[in-house]
Amino acid sequence: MQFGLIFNCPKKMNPFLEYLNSIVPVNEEVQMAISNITVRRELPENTLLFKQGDICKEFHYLEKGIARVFYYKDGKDVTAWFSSEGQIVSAIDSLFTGQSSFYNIQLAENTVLWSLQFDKIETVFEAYPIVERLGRLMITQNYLLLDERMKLFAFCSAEERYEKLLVQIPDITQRVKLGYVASYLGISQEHLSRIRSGLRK
Amino acid sequence: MQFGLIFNCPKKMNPFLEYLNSIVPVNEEVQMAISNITVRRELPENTLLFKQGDICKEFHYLEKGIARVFYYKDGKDVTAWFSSEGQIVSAIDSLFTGQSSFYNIQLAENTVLWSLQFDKIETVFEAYPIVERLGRLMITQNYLLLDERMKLFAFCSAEERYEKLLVQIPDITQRVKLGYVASYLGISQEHLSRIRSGLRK
DNA sequence: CAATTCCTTTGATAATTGTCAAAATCGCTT
DNA sequence: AAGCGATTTTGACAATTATCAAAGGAATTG
Repeated sequence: MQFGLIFNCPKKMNPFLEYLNSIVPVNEEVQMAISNITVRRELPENTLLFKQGDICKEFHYLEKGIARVFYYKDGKDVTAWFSSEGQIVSAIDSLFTGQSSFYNIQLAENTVLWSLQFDKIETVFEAYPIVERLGRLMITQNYLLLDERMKLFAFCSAEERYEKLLVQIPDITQRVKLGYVASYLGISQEHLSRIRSGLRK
Repeated sequence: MQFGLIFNCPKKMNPFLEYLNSIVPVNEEVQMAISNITVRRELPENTLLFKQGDICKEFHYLEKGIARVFYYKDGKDVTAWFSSEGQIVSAIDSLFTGQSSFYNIQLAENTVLWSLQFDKIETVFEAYPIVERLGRLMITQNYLLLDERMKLFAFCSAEERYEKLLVQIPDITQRVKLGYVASYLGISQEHLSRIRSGLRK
């Protein structure tokens, strides 16, 4: 019967739920429970999404745009991480510990994101063990990303690091200021500029 | 009744189970399930616990001793991580992905460790969701450790990194060769030697 | 479209750190 | 305690990268 079929069609998932499903498929009941603690937001360029010293209670899935995690070292702005479309961003140091964070998060473009209220997730963990697994796998993924970055810092030259970043986010230098990229790579803006001019030849 | 009391006494936990319990308390049934996939081993100094290119199927809790995770960069031995008593060590990049690992693991002292066979853990996850949580929290802890190391690399001088390492493992330079410590800090052995001689004055 | 501001590149110089070789020290073994 | 090998320190020099200042470009605004 037509209507029945239509009603049984799974609802179109939003990009955040699709992301979660790509890690661990979860049924509609679980999706609903997660949706209930998630908010979609459209925010303009340069929004300071999170501020150093605050306690972070959510993480964000980026549907569109680019976010920059940074911190101030001797008054200078130092980039710790870039996240772009299809990735997660949060002040993880605070989210996982409940302590105040070391990091700021800034949106470097007009951004669409889905914010999961992590402080409300405990009941979801209790009700649906699959979400516990989801959490475990998400952290695992992020651990491996950080491990990659650590390897790059420990074992590769500034130039190699820059080239690897270009593989991840090819248009990064069009999307954020060069100084932000330089501090992410752990070098001065002038040095990055020289690396770039070397690569052009 | 005497005997009843005695029989009800919880068995003395081994250090590995105590470590797990400190993260998430688990009952004896779960402890037993974990014990069934764990092996205690005493291994001599310089044992190569794991070899680059292999697929890692276990992680190890160190009851005694110190382990060094390292890799070869252009033929040179570079330390990626130290774990000592009370900590976990593994080739995490492989353990979590099933891909071959980038890292070697060497025991730098006579060591007592508990090896959990991670490839047998799936059934334990299925049977006891609490273990899934345990896994999530363990990875979270390790994520935060790696985040700390990353911060040190990105934001601190070689000297600051050395001082922070001394806080974590004060006797590290008595326990492993200085060159191993230097490569962990991302500097040459000569440079570390000069930092040390500077600190002595 | 000129003016202003912000961002990137270039140049000159200084500081940091690496490399190679040799000397000094440490820890065994005999 | 002397001798040996391994490890650490020191010295001289080279390479890398930072800093400061200025010039060149790009984008934005009146």
